[in-house]
Amino acid sequence: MPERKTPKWRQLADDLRAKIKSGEFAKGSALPQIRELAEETGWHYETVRSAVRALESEGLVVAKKGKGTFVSSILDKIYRDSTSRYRKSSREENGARGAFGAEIQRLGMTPRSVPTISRGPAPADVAEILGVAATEAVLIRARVMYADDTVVQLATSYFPGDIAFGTVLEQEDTGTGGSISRLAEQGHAQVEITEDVEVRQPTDEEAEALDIPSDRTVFEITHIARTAEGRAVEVVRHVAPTTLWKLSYTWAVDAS
Amino acid sequence: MPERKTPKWRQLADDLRAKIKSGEFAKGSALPQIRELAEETGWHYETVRSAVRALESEGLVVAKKGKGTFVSSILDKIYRDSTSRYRKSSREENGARGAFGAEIQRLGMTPRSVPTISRGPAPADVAEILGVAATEAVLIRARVMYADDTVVQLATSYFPGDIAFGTVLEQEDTGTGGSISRLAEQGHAQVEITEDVEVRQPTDEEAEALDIPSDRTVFEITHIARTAEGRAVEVVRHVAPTTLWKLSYTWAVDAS
DNA sequence: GAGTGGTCTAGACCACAGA
DNA sequence: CTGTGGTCTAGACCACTCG
Repeated sequence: MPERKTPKWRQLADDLRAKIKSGEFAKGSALPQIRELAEETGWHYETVRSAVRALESEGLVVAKKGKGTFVSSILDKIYRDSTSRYRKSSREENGARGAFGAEIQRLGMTPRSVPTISRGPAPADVAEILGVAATEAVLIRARVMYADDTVVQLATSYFPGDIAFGTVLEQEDTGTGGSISRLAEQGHAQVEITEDVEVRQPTDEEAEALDIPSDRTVFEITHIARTAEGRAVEVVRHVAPTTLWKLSYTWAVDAS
Repeated sequence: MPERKTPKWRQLADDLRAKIKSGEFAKGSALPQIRELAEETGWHYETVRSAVRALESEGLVVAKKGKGTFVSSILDKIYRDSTSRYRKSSREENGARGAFGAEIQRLGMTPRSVPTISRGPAPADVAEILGVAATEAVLIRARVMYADDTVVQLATSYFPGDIAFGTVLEQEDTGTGGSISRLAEQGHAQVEITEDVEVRQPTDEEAEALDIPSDRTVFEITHIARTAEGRAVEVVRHVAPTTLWKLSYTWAVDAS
């Protein structure tokens, strides 16, 4: 039987992982410094660093230059039920915090969302979905979403200008039921949702905003809401670390 | 303005990535050897190796001990429309190859599936979904799925023994429309599907079967099919490299 | 300036594949 | 046996944070 030898860096990674999962190294706390671990184990700095890098790409720790290596504050996954979160009842619960609020509160954490509203062109692929020119200005609601003080998701909504400019959608608070209810009131009720899910590496800006190393992977979820006429009235681009989320979709089978 | 310095390994990675995407290094071909690149650039072996490791975790190349470093044979993403692939029309097209076949053919590649059929206990969480004891034997159809000669997915279906043992589901070929049609004929029509999507690192066995380095990430899709009575009659566990797939879900919005 | 993680070089040796 | 990628050590220096 070919019993292969476990590299030192893997042994150390296994050891540290166990201590993190057992709680010996608490969430958010600092790991021993690399040079300290090197001295303890009697191994070289680079060997220890390989172990830390492995844990980093697993999402268990984040190393910060000049400061130290820290255990991630969220080790569980946030459950996002994509189908039910767009139901009216979900959107109106939790004091108008909606589905995102419920998802975070389920972890015993406090949700927070920081919106930035602007007008400008959408990314080319989004513009195409919305059926507008790539240069045409649309309404952009960019939200940075937190669980306690951890950024867990970047969500940017794009609305065609002709139905969104000058409406309450340009206010920070869109009221009970959010943008979906406001659009419905104006005759743009959403009846069908499509979500495309990809996994990729974050851009440098995203990595910084999400406070993750740039070799970690993120979900890129492109959420498209259409009216009965088939018009896309809202596109949301979600970017979120894959280590933090699990997604769930439910649909009825079409017999045809 | 803080303009930070680009590390050498990143410069090299950028350079190699460009050459791969332009086709200068063809799909499936060998990259120059690490020591060769080191000599060309005048940089140290470890520096070059860092660049290769970066490309590896991006899914562009796979390094094989003792053989060389090879450009991945599939650089595009395979599109999996999770909603339409379970429609009868999709399942019956392509000479009974079904949705998977269509997905692969869209890339101009040839689909192939190697099934292994057995009876045994399901993983604990799957057993719970199926409503059977963790020790109880179920029907297991494990499929290794290829595009040309590349393994692109491992899909393992679990069926409760009381409805699957002794039926055509224990044969390699389940006929036109596949297991879904066979179950429907026996009064177990599937009317609702749930898929849970997580991203994780592969086990050592999965990494080997999928021919990917163990620090690459994979989708773990748990597909649950239920009858009108709410009984789960089939659970499929998909494991597939995140670099190879994009997923799409479509559903009708429930107004309530 | 002291302390932290990150990069880089030099060079040795190990593990695996294949002729 | 040779060639490939992988691991490891020794030690220097860089980049960033914070007092």
